[in-house]
Amino acid sequence: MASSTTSRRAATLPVSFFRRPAEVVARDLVGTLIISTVRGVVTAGRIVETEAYLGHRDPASHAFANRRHARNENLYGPAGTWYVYLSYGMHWCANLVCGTTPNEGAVLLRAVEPLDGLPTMRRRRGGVADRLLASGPGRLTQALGITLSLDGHAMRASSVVVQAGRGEELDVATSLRIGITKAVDWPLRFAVRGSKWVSRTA
DNA sequence: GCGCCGATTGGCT
DNA sequence: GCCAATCGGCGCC
Repeated sequence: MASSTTSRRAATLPVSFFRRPAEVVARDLVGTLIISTVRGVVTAGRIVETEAYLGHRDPASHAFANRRHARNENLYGPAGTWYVYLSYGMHWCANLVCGTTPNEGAVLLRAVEPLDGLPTMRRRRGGVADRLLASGPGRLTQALGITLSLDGHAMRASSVVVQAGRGEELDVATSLRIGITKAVDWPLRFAVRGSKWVSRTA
């Protein structure tokens, strides 16, 4: 069972939350809670940074122009599907599929503020400073124990769920996406302004 | 088949 | 700030 901070109420986000444009979902995911349960071990935190990718119309998307491959197959799945891929041959990155048509878009999770299971996260991350536990797309998957085994699963029925936040006022800043070389001027990155848990300031 | 590049990270200069 | 690690996709021969 979940402990302390995140347990209150299990308001897992409905599929309808994801049946909207990726940039809208990306903005609204900031402030929500992500809870991972791996072999009974719970780690959780608050999503503080995301990026939207606009599917077949986005040159930076893995499925631009509807190029279809084994790796990106799940970008064509229904809203609320996990899309997990290997970045630079060594880091897992986690996305949630959005929209109402195949390959319409997805949201990359870029940073999480750790709330529960800190000892587990520290062990998985090799004892780095807490600020670096989940402040990056590759770091947060490692801290939460996310791997390719999550790829293609429906979020609501998977080992990693996203719940509604606490409804508090959040100052969400919009900025340019990070680490890409195509469509670099599209303002599709969303982050809690001033948060020390985001991947970097830009 | 071969070489280059990437939605990254961490270690070193 | 620079660069290696590591591997699937892609372009090109």
